Amino acid sequence: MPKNESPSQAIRLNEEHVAENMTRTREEHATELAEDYVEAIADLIDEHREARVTDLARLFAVTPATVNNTIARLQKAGLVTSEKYRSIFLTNSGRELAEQCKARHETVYRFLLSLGLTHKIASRDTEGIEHHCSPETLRAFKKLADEAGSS
Amino acid sequence: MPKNESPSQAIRLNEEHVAENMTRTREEHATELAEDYVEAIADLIDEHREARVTDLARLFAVTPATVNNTIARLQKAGLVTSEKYRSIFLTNSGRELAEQCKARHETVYRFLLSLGLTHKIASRDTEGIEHHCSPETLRAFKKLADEAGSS
DNA sequence: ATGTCAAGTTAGCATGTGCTAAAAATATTA
DNA sequence: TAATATTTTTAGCACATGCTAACTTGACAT
Repeated sequence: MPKNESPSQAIRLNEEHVAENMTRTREEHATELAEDYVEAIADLIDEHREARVTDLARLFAVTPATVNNTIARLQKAGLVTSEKYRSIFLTNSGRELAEQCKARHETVYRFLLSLGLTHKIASRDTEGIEHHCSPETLRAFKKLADEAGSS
Repeated sequence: MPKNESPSQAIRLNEEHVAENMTRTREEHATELAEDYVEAIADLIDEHREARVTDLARLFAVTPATVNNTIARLQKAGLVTSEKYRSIFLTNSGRELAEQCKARHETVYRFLLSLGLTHKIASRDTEGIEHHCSPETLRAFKKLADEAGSS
């Protein structure tokens, strides 16, 4: 094992940004679930005027207890309102977030379709990818998807 | 609020696969960190013959205590070997995983570059996206990146 | 050889995200 | 209305991922 040269130097050369990228990824994780929830709640409200614990539990394949738990956090974050035994609604802030997420989801999905992927694969991968696209990447995706769509 | 029509029906129509996609995303999360670790360990070993707790801590911007904690899990998962006060090495299984991850990372990165994104943006978004690409999507990315590269 | 400093470990804690089982509230139906 | 079924909530648990503070070990320089 080399003793005289500091490993940190060599690392910095190639991976200067790894640390901050990791930090960002961690932060994104914390908001992913919130984004999925507000998006789902917005969809449910569109379709049924209300979003219930059971609906969300089914949608996310978790137990109602888990939904409750998460909703409590979202409420603390100011994204939803919820009263005991009542259905869940979005705050203005939550509605705004939901709209952004919906647009972003749409862009990623259309982009993946434009690469020739099936609906199923595109839909699946969108779910994972959408939370990690910078505005720049989204713009590139949108451009490509639009071009493919109009041809 | 509508009482007679079951929400679950309407949901199923549009979002049949949401639940399983969510489940998959959750599962992917559980393996993301493991993948990042084995990849980083492989890189460190390539460069310095060994991977130390401190190196990983710096790379991931976490404390050495956290690295220790994580390494214990990776060891239980059979991906690394580690003895007290010694540096960390990969098992065969870990090495294999690292190679797959490296290849996947490379593909996503080259693909994003081929869209005209800067090194910085591409590198950043790769970190988030790479863990969520199906083999099909990766194949599409690779094809596009290769085409762009050879033109 | 020993004293100092860096590296690694451990214990104890917090938060997010999941679960089950049991209790409470609400809705449905007889 | 009363019985039953469904929905929601609560309490208590587990695990992953992070932290700090205190301790131990190892490496190096004098």
